Amino acid sequence: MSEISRNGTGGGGQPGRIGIGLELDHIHLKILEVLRENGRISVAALAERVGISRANAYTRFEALRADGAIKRFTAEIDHVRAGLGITALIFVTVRQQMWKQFRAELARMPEVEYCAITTGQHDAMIQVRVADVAAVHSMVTERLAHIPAVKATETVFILDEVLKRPYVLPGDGDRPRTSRRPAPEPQGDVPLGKMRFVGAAEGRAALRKDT
Amino acid sequence: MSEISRNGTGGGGQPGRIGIGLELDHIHLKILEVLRENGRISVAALAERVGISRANAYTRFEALRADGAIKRFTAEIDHVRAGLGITALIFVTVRQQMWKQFRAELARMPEVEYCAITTGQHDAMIQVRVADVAAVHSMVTERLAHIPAVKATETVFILDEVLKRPYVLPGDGDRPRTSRRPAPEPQGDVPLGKMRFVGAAEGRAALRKDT
DNA sequence: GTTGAAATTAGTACGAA
DNA sequence: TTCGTACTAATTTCAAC
Repeated sequence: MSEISRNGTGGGGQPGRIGIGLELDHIHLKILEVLRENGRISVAALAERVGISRANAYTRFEALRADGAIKRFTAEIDHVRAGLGITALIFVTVRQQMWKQFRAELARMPEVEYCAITTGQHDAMIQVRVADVAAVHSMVTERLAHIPAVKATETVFILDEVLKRPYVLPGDGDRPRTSRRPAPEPQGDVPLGKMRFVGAAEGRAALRKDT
Repeated sequence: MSEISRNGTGGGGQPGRIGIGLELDHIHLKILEVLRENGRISVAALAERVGISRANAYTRFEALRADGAIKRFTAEIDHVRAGLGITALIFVTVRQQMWKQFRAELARMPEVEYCAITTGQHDAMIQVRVADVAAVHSMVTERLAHIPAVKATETVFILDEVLKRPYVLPGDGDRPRTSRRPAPEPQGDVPLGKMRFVGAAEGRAALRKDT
């Protein structure tokens, strides 16, 4: 249920094109903008805020849902109030060709909220929410360490979540998110040496799908 | 609007206690469980699925909202369909006592979906969604590098998002998420040496609040 | 793509268990 | 507290424009 679609993040992003489904115009984006702020708004109220008719709003709403642009509606819950006050990130190095097993084990860990495969020093990052720090420790040493696919882990704790946007959309803040090549100031006062881009570690190119 | 409440993640988690507001019983949790899967469900249908009366469902629903256990309702959007096919993590080292500035600058970057302050080698992790890899580059070198508070960055790309749960709740999978100390098998076949826990780097204890 | 009216459903209030 | 019912208000659907 929580297994989400492969999003092709590693492939080449085609700037202008919007997936393969319906073309999203600026009204579609505005609908998404309203909906990510208030997922329970009525379609009638949505229509008014977007500036279109009710019927049109229903049509577009359904289209966005059917197309998959809207994946689901969800409630954001306060983890602390829910009793899960500790959040940690665990960076995992996965043994080659054991990704399938790793994924399978992940699905069996309810405390994992998010898992992404990354380039860089580690292979995956998982975010867990638990009640106390001891639970993080037991999770890493008792659960993760028992997975043969896991070669090594590195755990850091989240001290504060500064920002969390429901979902980032293109055009937020009017600024086009494509690379505006202009680059007005070539690179005067920027200590570029301090900026590291970390590519895939070993030969992890073909690993995006399970092996 | 996206500035979320300090969640005290770094403090000591008190296992049994549920915040300071209302006590959440198992019915409250069940409501949250349904709501995080379908944020647009009607309260009538919610009542039925949870097994309580409509009136009761309305009362509890409002209580959860008022208490803050439910922070908001939102739509999950497919970033690829929305034209933001690239996701990256940027690990940032922040100059001491410039957190306030760093936070302020973050709020002005719409491509940032998430930012957390962490222990470990870096001070913060931010997740960005953009249209193409060039946008990541320009974001890091042109925007982040210009912030005096930013000492250094390290960028990795997300190749695939394996798992994304709307929100983790206690009791998911019946397993108590508190540390069950029993530890049946002391530590036989586990290569504990491979498991690293990374604490705060310098004297970053008091940095959870802006300085 | 829009408007308006009918049918359905949601939200509220209140008394009883 | 929780439930059940009746009442009111709103939303969704469907038709014609």
